[in-house]
Amino acid sequence: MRLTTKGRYAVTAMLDLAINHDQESVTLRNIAENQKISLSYLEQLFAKLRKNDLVKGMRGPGGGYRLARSADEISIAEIIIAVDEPIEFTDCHGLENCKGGERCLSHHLWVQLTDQLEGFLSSIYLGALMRESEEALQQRSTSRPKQGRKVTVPMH
Amino acid sequence: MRLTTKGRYAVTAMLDLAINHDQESVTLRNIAENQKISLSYLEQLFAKLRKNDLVKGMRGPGGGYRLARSADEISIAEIIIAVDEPIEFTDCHGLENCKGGERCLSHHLWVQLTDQLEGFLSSIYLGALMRESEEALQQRSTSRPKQGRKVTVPMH
DNA sequence: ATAATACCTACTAAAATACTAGGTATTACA
DNA sequence: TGTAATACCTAGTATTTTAGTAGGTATTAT
Repeated sequence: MRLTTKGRYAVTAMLDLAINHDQESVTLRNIAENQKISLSYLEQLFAKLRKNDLVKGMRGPGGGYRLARSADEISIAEIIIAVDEPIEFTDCHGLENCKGGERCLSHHLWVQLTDQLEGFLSSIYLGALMRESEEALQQRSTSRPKQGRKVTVPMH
Repeated sequence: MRLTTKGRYAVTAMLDLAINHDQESVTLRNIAENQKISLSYLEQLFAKLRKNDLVKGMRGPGGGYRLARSADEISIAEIIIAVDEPIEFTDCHGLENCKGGERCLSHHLWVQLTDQLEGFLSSIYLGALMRESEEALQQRSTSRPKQGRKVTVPMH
């Protein structure tokens, strides 16, 4: 059982946008360099984030991406679901038709597990994660001068 | 994000063993038929369960498998870890060397998530699952006569 | 006009998962 | 003592998913 890099990439990229929300916008090229992943792959992830109304893209020079909403209104679950498809541990998707119309026995376990996981991820918002990150940076160098786009978000 | 069938198969098969613990042993052929998966694939899963001391195999006619311990001493986490490899959402496995020795920022989130998930799965024991299943069966036909190996565990 | 960006589509590579095939080893029992 | 039923083992193949590449078009600030 594991989370794919897709989910990690997406959360980290969103965190990057959140941290740099003072910028007009952040280019994918920037994020791609920070995270050391291919621009094209990032674009594909952002296509999904865009379709799910999590980010807004602006074309042309000076363009880039911004969060579509406040970081405090975007949960981690939303991000992961957007790029990684539903958080689910069952196959019958609540239909309970696992075996010839009958509802299967261990079914309940997987439903519970799904709820647990989704509950956790839904309870954490990008804003909280952002502040946590900023605090961590503060602690490393307390009096770092604020200067343009300098904060980078390391990989995963 | 999803759990592979491997984990589901394994838990369901173990549940089958638990429910039929009054039998001397249960053959993989039986389980394979109940769950409609290939015998050979099941054997591979059971090789892992055996190596992790979760089941005990007995060869020869009348042979089969039994739980290696009481169902109340086997957690779901153990089963899933045995067949499905570690429950983990990070790549650096706690080493915190994600980026050139530095510990990455969203790292903490994935660690938390892993803990959450593992905590949940570790808190549920096969015994509880078994009793839950038996109650469900009771409710469907209260006075079903006890007769040899009849209880089947439907797929996932 | 040009260059920087988003945005789009199709393809390929690599890895993991699910499954198949074809054995050998052990043991109850006729 | 032979046979059949079982576990146990190993090496594959097929399928699916993930990750990444390539090569475009559309839009817009300057």
